Amino acid sequence: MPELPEVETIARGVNARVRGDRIVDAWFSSHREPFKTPAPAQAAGLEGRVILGVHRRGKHIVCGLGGSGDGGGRETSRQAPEAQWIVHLGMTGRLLVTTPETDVAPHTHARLRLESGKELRFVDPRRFGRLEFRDLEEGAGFAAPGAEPLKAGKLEFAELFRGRRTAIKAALLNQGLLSGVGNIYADEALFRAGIRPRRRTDRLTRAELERLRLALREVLRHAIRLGGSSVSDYVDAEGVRGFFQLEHRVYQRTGEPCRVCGSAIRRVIVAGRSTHYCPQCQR
DNA sequence: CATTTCACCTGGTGGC
DNA sequence: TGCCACCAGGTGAAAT
Repeated sequence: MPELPEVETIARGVNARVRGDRIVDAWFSSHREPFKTPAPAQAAGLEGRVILGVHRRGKHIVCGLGGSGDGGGRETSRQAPEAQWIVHLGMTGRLLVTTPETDVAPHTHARLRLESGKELRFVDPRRFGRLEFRDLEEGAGFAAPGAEPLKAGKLEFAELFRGRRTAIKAALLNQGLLSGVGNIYADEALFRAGIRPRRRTDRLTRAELERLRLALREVLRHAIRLGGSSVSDYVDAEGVRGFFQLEHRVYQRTGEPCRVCGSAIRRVIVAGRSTHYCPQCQR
């Protein structure tokens, strides 16, 4: 489900609800797939720790954790984390803050019981998501491989894409260049920049690249303001849907009229993914 | 190294 | 109602 705006929305919501809370018990399903760190090691690492804060890096949710001895309260967010719990939602992952009485959804893979009585749950039907525990006393903290799309300036952005021979859409989806852009926002940004998804990256002009950077920034910011896109079943930490799907210009609008020129939106496959564009507005 | 393809999963939808 | 093909917000391993 989740690209940068959805992950940002979830991270903010989870942060507001669990910051300062302590993990008293961690339960994991018996499926092996979602666990980058083996489930027993995750449980042992998490139990007793205080959640200092939750934030987004690329498409990852990073929970900063204090030592078992730390107290809760408002000072926690300023302490340096001693460990991290890293959540990647894959295609269908959800991170929900619930009460213990809330029905446990099918495909629930993790339940963290918190001192306040709340529960932090990870639900993921397709199991493409990943959960990882990092002890910062033993290793490095999480670092996204690519640049933040909302922070990259003109020169950095141009440098990232220089000399690439792939389709620009494939480059946008490459998390090693930019982290956080996925299928929806790649298509939407390319439409707003007037660039066809199959254009070779190294043949874009500087002006086109700068239009793309600004379009991407604008569409991501707008989507964050609207709580992300709920294409089928995406919900935030409270189970609330986003509204950016109402603003989509091309994504999943195959055959429908372009909102700018009226041409039928086309669907093609680029980089192995469904790709939507307007043949008139995008060159 | 850069680039492309495909496997990994479950569930929903639409055609017959 | 059933069966089947196809599609879905992502990524990393394998092949080219």
